[in-house]
Amino acid sequence: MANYIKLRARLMRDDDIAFGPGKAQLLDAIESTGSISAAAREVGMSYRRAWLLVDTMNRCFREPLVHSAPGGKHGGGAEVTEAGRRIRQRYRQMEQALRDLADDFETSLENELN
Amino acid sequence: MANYIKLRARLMRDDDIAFGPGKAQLLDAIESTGSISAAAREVGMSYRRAWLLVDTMNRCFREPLVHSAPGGKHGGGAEVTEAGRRIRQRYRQMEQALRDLADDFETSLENELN
DNA sequence: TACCGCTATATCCTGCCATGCATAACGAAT
DNA sequence: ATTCGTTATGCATGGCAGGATATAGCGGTA
Repeated sequence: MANYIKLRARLMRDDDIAFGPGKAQLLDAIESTGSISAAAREVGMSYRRAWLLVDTMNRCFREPLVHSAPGGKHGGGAEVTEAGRRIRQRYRQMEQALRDLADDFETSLENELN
Repeated sequence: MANYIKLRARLMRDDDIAFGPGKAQLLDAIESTGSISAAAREVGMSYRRAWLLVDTMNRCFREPLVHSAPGGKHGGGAEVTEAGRRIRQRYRQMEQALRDLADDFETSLENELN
């Protein structure tokens, strides 16, 4: 596909991103791996970055989206909370609406583009 | 406003942004000032950046969105073409739809946010 | 008790991108 | 001919976001 609409929806709170595409993806990876560091490896970002994203998320919302505990391979780790799943679901729904909008816009411009 | 949804819609073509919020704003400024450099000053970006944006726009679409000619205060300058106004209008329309979507999403999360 | 892999955090490093500066040519007016 | 404010383009510098690295403490397992 040579040309397409790229949409990104970010939930801003003051100056930091409360939720966005990267955080949604990270949430998925945390859910499937059970740890922040493994999720970071899976997604291909540094642990530092992943931890910062989680921290920002948790600070921006009333309830944390990720619950984490120190400790080794068995015992510690991180999990997505109920609030996390709820918010992610809402985000996914709006993402879908966004894609529909994008398709409309794209077809309305298809004869103008190179 | 402490928390709000920030949406940006970019029309991508390969790896560069054919159209987006910055380019829409720049187009307005070019229309009102009649030159790229004056528009850059008005918007608060460097001339180089403004010129690059215009160049990208013009390369991505069939017809140029901005027509420019060298030469001094009287004679040279830049103007928004008919195609430019057409595309910008389409973009504005979709931006409005985007804002409506954002409002819905925001209210659906208002009790979760800090 | 030793080990492993995780959370959490501070500090340092580096690569990239935008900005700013420099330059050349142009076109109209005076 | 001179001046002014453009377009158009290249180059170098600097700032900063993010990655890499180091360290400390934790919680299970074997």
